[in-house]
Amino acid sequence: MPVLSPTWTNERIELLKQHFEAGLSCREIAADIGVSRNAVIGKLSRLNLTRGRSVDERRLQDRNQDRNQNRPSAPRAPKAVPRLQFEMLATIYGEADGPVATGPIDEANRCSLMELGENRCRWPISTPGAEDFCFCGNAAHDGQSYCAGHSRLAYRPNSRGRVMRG
DNA sequence: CCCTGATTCGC
DNA sequence: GCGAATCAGG
Repeated sequence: MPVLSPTWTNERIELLKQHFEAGLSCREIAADIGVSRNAVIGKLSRLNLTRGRSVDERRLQDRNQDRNQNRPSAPRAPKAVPRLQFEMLATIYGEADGPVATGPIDEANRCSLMELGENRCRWPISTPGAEDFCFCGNAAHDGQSYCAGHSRLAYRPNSRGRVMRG
């Protein structure tokens, strides 16, 4: 079927149930299937697959169903999709740029401050003051304070401005 | 403040 | 029936 809008097909519902039972949140399910979070919830509700009838108090609204909220007066033009962990999830899910691939940094060369040499990575491990506080200790390029992996982390071209500049 | 869950209403 | 909007809670 080239065209048509197969809203909720059997497979779609299968995935929905699978992910739902898998313990994934509606946001994840929605992102995975490719629909909106409300769509997933709506379908689940329709299928009576709601995860427990939590908050019965929601019933209370039954009496407060006033339409006094006045909604047509709300110019919600910028319907920006919620952002946050979703970005992280999306990043590690598919559009991985590669920062995660930088992960495998040797932590077998950890050493204390005294053991730190001229060409040793000075990336702090753990929290300063902790018993096991130490440094990366990997081979650092000349002039650099960190090894290749940690240098990349230190020079994250992201966020506002540069972090660790100097 | 943001996010998640569930219900209700319009199409 | 589907999905957005809305409400409610953490």
